[in-house]
Amino acid sequence: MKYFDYESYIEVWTPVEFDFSECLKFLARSDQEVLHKIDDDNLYKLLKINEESILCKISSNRTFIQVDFPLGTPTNSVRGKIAAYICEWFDLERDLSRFYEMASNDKILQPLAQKYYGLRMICMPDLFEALVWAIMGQQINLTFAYTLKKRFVEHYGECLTFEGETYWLFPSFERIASVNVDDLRELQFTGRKSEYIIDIAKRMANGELTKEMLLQKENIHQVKKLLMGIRGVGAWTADYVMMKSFYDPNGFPIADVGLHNALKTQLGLERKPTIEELKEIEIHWEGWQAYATFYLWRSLYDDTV
DNA sequence: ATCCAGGAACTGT
DNA sequence: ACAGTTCATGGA
Repeated sequence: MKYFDYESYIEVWTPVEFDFSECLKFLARSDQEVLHKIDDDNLYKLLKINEESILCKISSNRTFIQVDFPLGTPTNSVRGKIAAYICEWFDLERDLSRFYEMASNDKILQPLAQKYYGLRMICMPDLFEALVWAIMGQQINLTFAYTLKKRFVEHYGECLTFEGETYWLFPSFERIASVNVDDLRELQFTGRKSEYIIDIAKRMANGELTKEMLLQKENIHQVKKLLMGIRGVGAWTADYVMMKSFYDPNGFPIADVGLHNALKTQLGLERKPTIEELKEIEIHWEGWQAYATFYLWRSLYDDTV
């Protein structure tokens, strides 16, 4: 990670294959999103670092992402952690040149790679957020998933108001560890999902499950295996979390409905592709399945963006 | 109304 | 290992 610290703001270096406005389009995919705000070319996000809430105003000038702090300058070490968060959030460490090289020879990906050039995986550094978001979204349409997330965040997250706008943090596992199934059911979570989420929060709160512990695994397959050992985490959720929180380029939620719909459109099919067909297609994407999936997901929002 | 949605656990074979 | 069933609720 390369960044420059000017105290009152920081600049995080961005690779050539990066287009901030493309990333903003993805971030703007739902008007119900509560974890960030976008106005013009600026992105606002509240972060909690070392027990301190920091409002970040994020913009870009091609070479750098600039982060300003409208509420005041955080300490030196906090600024470093914010730079690290930005780097993970936009997956800035990854060298996309090989992805684009592969995509240029792929019938499905070529047009998408061209259209969304510079779009990077929008990640979720917070493991709890990634797990909960994935579980919330299981087997419901995305609109309703955002409704659930908004209720969840606004009930259990911390917030901060600045110039009439309220900014929210995703609820901590410590907080969720103490809620009851009935509390979440009132927000219209199913009983099952409520149990999964609360159970994960408890396991994270007592130190039984941490991102650090999973990162220490030598083999990334072990991470997926351990994730799937968690109640409520099947193959789809595990792959989603591998993509978004463990930055696994091979993460591929092969049974994902959105992926199927995107491929149906891109291939001009009358029906959705079968799992067998997906296994054939995946071979051509070896090493970049996560990015292929992400770009296909992006294509689903073309009508609305 | 009816189908389905960025699934997973459970049950029976 | 594999297939069918149940869970649950809103969106379109």
